[in-house]
Amino acid sequence: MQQKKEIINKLRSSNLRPTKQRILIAKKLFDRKETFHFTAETLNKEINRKGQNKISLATIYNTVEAFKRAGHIREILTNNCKSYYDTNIKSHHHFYDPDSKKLTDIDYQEVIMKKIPNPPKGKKIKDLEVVISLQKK
Amino acid sequence: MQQKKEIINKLRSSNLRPTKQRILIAKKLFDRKETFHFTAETLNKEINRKGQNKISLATIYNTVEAFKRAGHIREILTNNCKSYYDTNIKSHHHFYDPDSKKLTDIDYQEVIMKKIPNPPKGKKIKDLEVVISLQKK
DNA sequence: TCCTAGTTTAGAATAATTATAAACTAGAAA
DNA sequence: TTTCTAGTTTATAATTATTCTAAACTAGGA
Repeated sequence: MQQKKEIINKLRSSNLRPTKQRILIAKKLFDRKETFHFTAETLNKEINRKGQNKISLATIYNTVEAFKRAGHIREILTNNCKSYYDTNIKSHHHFYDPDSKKLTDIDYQEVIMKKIPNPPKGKKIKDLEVVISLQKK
Repeated sequence: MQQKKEIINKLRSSNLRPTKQRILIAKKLFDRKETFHFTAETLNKEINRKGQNKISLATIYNTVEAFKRAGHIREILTNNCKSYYDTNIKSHHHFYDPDSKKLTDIDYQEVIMKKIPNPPKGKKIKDLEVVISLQKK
């Protein structure tokens, strides 16, 4: 359980003023055991269901973008015209099931590369992401 | 050089009636040495520039979708709200450069996996795609 | 308590894609 | 060769995801 103080520190340390909205969104995202996959739209639904604490969609978008830039969440590769995010920021990989459109985490150590190419001149590797697409057996 | 006949056969073999528009698009896509990365929008520009052969944007979208379903092109994973396609349908991988937003092919044999996880029960692996994100050195 | 830069907000604007329904056409059948 | 029809194309409208805008609000230092 992440205490409110921890969350506020997390925000402060990335130069984000800890507003009511950001604290609430951060709680939703980080105060959980399992990693969480979401889009702006699903997060919005989760937060604003049952007419509780209303946070505008624009703020959801702003906050997600801010958290991404701060490195608290990461964006996942897909071939959907939608941005997917993951609260698991450790380098890791995904199964993608086109039937259910669901992503599942694959632990970093579950994938080991034997050979990868050299990056082009002047560039270095920032990240390596593996997506394994599934189909019915 | 793919002859018109070849292209017509390709279309027929995937149950696509060889219309003027489809033949023209297929030529643009497949009648070239190097593989080709594109979006619906870039393909549209390339085809309709200089007021030559006008093909409507809707047809571009329809045809790209049809070619994808037929397996003549494949969709690439990105984190852009845009669908990228590749005329290289052999299993292969990509460098992604966020600065230029350009994708570069990596040959299949340039990446060798030493260990990959077992797929979940009832599923098998359809495809494995590696994306290596770059940054300035 | 006051002040102000940073933040939130509703709603407009934009961008990518999909749907619609009328006009057109490939190609089989007469 | 003409006729017919299902498949295709098209312009345009609709939808979906996201970003922009500018006015109202607020955290927190002075």
